[in-house]
Amino acid sequence: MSNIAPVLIWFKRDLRIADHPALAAAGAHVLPVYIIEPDYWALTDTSARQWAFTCEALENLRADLAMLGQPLIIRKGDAVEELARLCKAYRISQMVSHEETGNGWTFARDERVAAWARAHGVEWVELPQSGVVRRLRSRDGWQGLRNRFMRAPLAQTPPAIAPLARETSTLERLPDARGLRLAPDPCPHRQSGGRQAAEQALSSFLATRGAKYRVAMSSPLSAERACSRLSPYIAFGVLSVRQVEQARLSARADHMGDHDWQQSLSSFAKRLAWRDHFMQKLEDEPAMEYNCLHPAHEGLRPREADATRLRAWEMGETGVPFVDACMRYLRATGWLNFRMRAMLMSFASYHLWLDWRNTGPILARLFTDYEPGIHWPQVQMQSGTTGINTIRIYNPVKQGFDQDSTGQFIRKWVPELASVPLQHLHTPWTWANGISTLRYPEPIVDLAKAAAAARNTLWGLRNESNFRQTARAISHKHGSRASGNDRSSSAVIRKARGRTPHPDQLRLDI
DNA sequence: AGTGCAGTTGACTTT
DNA sequence: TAAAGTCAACTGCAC
Repeated sequence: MSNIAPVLIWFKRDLRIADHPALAAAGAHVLPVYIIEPDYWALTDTSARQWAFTCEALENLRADLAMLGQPLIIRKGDAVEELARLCKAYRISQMVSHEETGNGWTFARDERVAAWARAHGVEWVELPQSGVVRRLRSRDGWQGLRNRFMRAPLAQTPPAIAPLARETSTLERLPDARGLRLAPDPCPHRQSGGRQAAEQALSSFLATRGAKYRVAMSSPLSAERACSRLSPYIAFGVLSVRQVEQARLSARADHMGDHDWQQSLSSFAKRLAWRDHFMQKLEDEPAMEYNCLHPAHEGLRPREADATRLRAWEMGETGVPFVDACMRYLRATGWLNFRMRAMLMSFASYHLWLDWRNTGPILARLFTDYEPGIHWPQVQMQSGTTGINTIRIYNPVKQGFDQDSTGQFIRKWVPELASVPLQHLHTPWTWANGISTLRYPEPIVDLAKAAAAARNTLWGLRNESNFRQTARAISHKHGSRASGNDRSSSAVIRKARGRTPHPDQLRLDI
């Protein structure tokens, strides 16, 4: 017991006690707080599956902090009002939390909190918990800053924290989805949010599951097991990226001499780095959630979505088997491998010609691991609206042949097609005998025609006079400085020797 | 055994 | 993290 005014630790998307720089910095007298913000959970990019995951993480964090000496205080309401109440009651003058690269709403909320703190003499310290750099002036040298952060020792967990001098009210029972007015969102195969589940995923991935990561991540059949499945834990901070990166390094030593493992772990390292790289984009340009990065794409697609197309895509009823299988799998699990996420977005943006601002929130809600800083830059990239990435229009039939050659995935997730012979499974509209007997729709668009139309429109736009000039400026601000991120070194050498005197900025992979 | 040729493969370019 | 097209080199095979 103590009369020293505690430091308020505001837990946000950092629901852990290990490698928690804010907890490490706060000392032994702390008031650990989490605020359930109903206005946040009313947004179009949040969902009941994310809330359910959060609840599991919160219960774990509450118990872990209790073990240290003082359980988590959970409040529900507006962040400024709740923080003001607690700071007044405990005469708090110092608050610590982690920098958050969130969506526009949390960005504005943090500005309100900062303004309130300034006005009331409360010092609010925000610390980084990933490689994202706040107020970054230039992308030059960013990779080095990130690497330094990743190699630094983990933040020490205090052996104990002092119990509060007096009781304060906390929500014993977390509200359920209905209590937060969240729409029903069944997700029977959602990953569990607790710390033990996170640690289990991490250790099983690095010990066994990840052996074939590099080759197995592309197909939704093998990816479910071979991918790390750490994304929701990192998104909500149950694990820090740095913990994962350092565990990866130690696994690399354990698997010394095993070629597959070395390839897989190096591939995994790149994904972890891309994570921060993309989050840095939204950190630097929060408007990416609302506006096309390259403004020439504004007005290209109808801003008001075609309701029939949007609904068919959202429900996995487009009549294109592999697309529908992937969407239904995502709905049921809250997760999908990266390549198939890209295909879903590509299909919506190119074949269905839907605006990413209509489809982006739907995917955000379906992803248990929704991370705004990755989501919006990715959504724009897969829609071709950044202007600095080459147009990648996925052919969902080819992807189906490549990633689900046996049809096992389609048959499982689109059971209407279970009886279709493999020869016609990926294109049931070619099955003359049986298509009319199926309870499965014709494709909602002509795949070849739709892709060609999108391709012509976008490449036409790119050939207009001012497009490249704007693209160069965007690339300078956001483009990766890494050379050959996705190229073999021989390709880089060949390119360097070739006739091209300067790298084509338009093809820089960001 | 060498030649001609259809079909395949891979590197590279275009959209 | 794409797909489709082009082109030249290569392969297998018939004669």
